[in-house]
Amino acid sequence: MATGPTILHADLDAFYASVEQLLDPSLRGRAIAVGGGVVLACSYEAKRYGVQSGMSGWKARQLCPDLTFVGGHFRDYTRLADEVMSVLHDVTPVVQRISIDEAFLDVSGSVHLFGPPAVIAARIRQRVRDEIGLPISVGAARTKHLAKIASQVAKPDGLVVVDPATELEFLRPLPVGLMWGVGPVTQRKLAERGIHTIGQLADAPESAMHSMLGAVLGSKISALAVNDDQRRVKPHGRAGSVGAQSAFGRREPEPRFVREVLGNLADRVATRLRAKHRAGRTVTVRIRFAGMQAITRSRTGRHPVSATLTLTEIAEQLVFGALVGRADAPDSAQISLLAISVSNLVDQPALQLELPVEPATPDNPGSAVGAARWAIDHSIDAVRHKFGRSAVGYAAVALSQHGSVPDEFRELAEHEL
DNA sequence: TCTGGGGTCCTAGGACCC
DNA sequence: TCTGGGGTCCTAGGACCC
Repeated sequence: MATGPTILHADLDAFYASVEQLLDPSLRGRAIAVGGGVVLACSYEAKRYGVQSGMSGWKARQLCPDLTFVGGHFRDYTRLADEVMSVLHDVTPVVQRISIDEAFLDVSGSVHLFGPPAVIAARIRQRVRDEIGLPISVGAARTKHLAKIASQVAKPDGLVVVDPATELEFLRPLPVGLMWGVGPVTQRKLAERGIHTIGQLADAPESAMHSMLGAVLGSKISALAVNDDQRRVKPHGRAGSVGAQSAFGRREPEPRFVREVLGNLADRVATRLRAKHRAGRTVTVRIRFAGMQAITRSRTGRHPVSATLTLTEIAEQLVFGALVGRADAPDSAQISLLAISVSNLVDQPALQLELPVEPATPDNPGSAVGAARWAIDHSIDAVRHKFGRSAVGYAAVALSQHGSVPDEFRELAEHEL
């Protein structure tokens, strides 16, 4: 059965920066970056100088002396992105949002109403431009992977439709880095073998690629082939893990400081879990040292965790255990980041409290200690709901905000639980 | 005198079970 | 004296995405 390019990938251009330029006309046409210590996003005018998101502010200024840094209007990002998504939903209910500013659409059921995919895509772009004021690029193809590549090629502010008959011609000259899953490391390895384009990659002997890069790349190549799974647009998905991290420059890992940071992270993670009646059996911590090397330690318990104090305790045990284990390592004198993540998530209705009381263990919500903590946490959650996050909390947590990033920005990146 | 914060997925080895 | 094979879960590390 022949299928047309009915999968669309819609991707707002330089989203945060475009919003800033929309809100403040004096910024339009100028090289701007959102952020400070690190570039969270930048305008196309800044990209022309080589500025990229994730880059340190220091390096960005070196590349582009005229760069203007602006503080983010994070609430507006959420509001405007949601408005864009509602435009997409006007076209089809089959929308898979994959981040704040991009989504896949399956318009195969909409062509009889709105016309061919190219027309639908053009209409989306026009509406987002007229009604919201933002540039958006759209790619249309037979699969999600191809549609995403097409939208990247379309940027900025463009539309690219990949005709099923000319897919290979379209792909061959493109840089391998446009493929989903080919990042800087893989790109560098391929470049060492003289492979820069998708065509060159397709022509390379698979055995050589396999010995060099493992099986990963083979699956990425085959992902370009058309199959049903590549086409399926899944309207929604739940997150499989919840985490929080904090970078704080270089610090000695003094117990007092480490406890304070972990308490704060555990508070954020556990609060989000409880808000969605979720809990997780696996707790993972990550420690990054001054030299950027990082290690992880995890523990999977019998009972799902969502109590702030329990999560804090487990995280402390994992972190201090790892630090003791590396006390001799020359590179572990200073740490630069701590993270906590909870996975193996399960639903945890309040019903669970009514389980028979088992011997008291902190991580068991059916135990006396677990129930007490659950009750305290829910009291705190309720007070915060009414008076705000800073109204109440555990002592070590309420004190400090090490993160250089506002909570509003953190919330932007959170996935649906 | 730099390197944020939220996630996903994959691999490899070991423990353990049948 | 020899020691299969498959499956699942867990841990650690790493690449990648936005």
